[in-house]
Amino acid sequence: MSLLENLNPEQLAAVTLPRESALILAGAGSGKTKVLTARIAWLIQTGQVGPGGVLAVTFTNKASKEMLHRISTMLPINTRAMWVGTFHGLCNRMLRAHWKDAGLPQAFQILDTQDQLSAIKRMFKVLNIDTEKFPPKQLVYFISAAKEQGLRPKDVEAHDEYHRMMVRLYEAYEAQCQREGVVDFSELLLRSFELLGANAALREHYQSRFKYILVDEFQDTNTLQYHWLKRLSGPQGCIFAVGDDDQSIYAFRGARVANMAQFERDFDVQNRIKLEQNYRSVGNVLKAANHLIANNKGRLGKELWTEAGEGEPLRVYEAVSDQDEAAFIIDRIKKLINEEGYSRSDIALLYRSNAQSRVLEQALFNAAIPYRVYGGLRFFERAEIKHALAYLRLLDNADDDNSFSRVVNFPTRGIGARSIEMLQDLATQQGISLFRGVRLMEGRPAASLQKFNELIERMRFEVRGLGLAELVDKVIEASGLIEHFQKDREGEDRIENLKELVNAAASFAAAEGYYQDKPATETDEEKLISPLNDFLSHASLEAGDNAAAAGQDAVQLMTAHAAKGLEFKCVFVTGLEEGIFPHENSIGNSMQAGDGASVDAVEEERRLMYVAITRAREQLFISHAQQRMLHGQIRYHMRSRFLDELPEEVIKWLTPKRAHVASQGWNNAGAGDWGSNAGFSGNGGGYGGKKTTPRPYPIGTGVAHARFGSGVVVAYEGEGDELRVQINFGKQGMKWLMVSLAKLEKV
DNA sequence: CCCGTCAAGGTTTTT
DNA sequence: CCTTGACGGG
Repeated sequence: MSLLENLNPEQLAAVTLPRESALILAGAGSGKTKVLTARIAWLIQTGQVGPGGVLAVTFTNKASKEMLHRISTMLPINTRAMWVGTFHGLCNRMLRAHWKDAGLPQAFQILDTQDQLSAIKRMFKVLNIDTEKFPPKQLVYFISAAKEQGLRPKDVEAHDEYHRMMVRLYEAYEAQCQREGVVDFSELLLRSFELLGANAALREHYQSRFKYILVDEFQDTNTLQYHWLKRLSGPQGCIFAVGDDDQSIYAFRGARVANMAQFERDFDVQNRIKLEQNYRSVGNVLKAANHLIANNKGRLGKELWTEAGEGEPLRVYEAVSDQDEAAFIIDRIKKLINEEGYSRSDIALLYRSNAQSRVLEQALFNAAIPYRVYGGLRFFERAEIKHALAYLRLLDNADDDNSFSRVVNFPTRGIGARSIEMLQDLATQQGISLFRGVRLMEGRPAASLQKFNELIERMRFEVRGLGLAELVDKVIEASGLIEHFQKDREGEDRIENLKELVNAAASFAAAEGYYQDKPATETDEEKLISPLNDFLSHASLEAGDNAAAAGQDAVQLMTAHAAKGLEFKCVFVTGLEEGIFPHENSIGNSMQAGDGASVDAVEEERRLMYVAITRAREQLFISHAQQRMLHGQIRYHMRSRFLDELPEEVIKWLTPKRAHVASQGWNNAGAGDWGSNAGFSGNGGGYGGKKTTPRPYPIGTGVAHARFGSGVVVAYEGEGDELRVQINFGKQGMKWLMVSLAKLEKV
């Protein structure tokens, strides 16, 4: 059977498991997508289940598209009957099919994070909330956290005034969303979860329908997602969970690795299959990764191996500065391209946080090397696109006050804050939406508002019978957005993007009906509006590409987080410094996991480093800098503990490896090939020369402290007896010490 | 209503 | 350093 060819014994065992729940521990590069798709194809091909009996869930749209694509190359079936998608996409699909049972309007809209925040700001204005005392973002966080625990306002325990207030605001927010017919991301999940709980017939229908449920990146599931899976699969449920605890890097947003162990208990899992053979990286890369991750406690346990050769050793470079680090990278990139025949897109530069890309970009730009940065605004998040979508949403659901507020005076049509305030008061008092409120308005300001309403009504009329793309085009034109941006000197790109939105609508329509479970009883009116509604859901659930313009062959720049799931022949992991990677907020800190339990934050950083390392197929370069510009200040960092956790035998130091303290001043720092030509500027401050108290340890020097061990002097503040020194003690974190009290020794 | 200035603050991110 | 958000004048 061709399906099962090219599978190793463990992969084969996983793919052909009988109908029972199983946990597949799939290491980086071990062929996890292959196993997931082959399992689905095998189940269907052997007649154990029809396409309609399969549900597969992923975290990103990219992953689910990839899965669908691979399945369709393996099997000549209609993949549309399968439920393959993200948690949010599948919940949306379910809620669209059962909107009435879920207590939602048929044309409910989905709020993305931006929309949710503006909805809350709008609500705060109406309720006269002091945003100094209660920042809107904190409510967003509070609500998401509550929903992810499956808690409605009545279920949240509040023990102090602040939390009681948050609960009241959560309640008010829910009421507002319900009135406006909108749901936020977590609401999609919670609503779907509650629907399955409340409606036994529906629950049993889905439980018997989805004979096989498959979950990708199981280590990233949060509490609510786990319970949703449990409820959906039911007592006879069969869940095939694929994940890697060592690649769990999203605890900060609620992911709960402990779900893996809980899953084994709750589902009485008999089979834990480990996929440890790696098909991506050379031996030295895997040795480094294994050795590093072994420092974490409580792992499920796994060791990657390969049949490939050792490959090059990991090259490690200690830079004098961030500039120097960039210069080293540029030089190596040139070698890789010119002498070793790699193309630019084979090369990735990874860093811990986005701010680090600046120096690298500058250096690449100066060297005229094309590059592409991942991260930042995505297509459907752009302001002009959000505006256009707001008009479309108003056609679809006139009660969407968020959208109303966004475009009622954009482009400007003489509707000021005063008019909106009056309208808002009226609408609040009547308990109706802004759009409906306009009809009840009287007096002068009402005229321009009524004109706006008429515009929307006219659009709705003119758009009748049009295809989706024509509809979008028409609305953009009639909204006055194009005209508005034509007047704008920098509006050209925005007009381009609006045209692109029409294209997006066209290709969305071309991909044919998005949901196959639509009841076949649509009226003409519903038929008109339904593709639009589907498109709007799509726009909210899939924000689009977040990479800078896809030019030619380019070097890839991204955070270690963004690199998860990707692979490159040559990888540079940069900024391996205590305080950068691991990030300073993680050092000496534990963090809250999805269930409120405390987890070691440095361990998550270590897993992130593990992810970064395992992106490399052939060549891996690791670098750190003694000093770098951060928040407008030069900061001094010790070399990262993660560097010292890599096995000596796979490392080749390009600069002399130094004993414990990373920095001993820069006089001897540029000993390597690159130090001398580094674009290293400034002396790092501290020598201001005014009437300051003498500073016994120059910034950048190594010192030792009886309790904290060795560290690097970072900064000073105060004068005389009050003179304090800031020292980066690496694993002990950053400390401010009184020079007069702390017994420091130069190292 | 638009644009300027100033202060604040600054991990990681998908849906 | 550099971006984002909040105010006040033209």
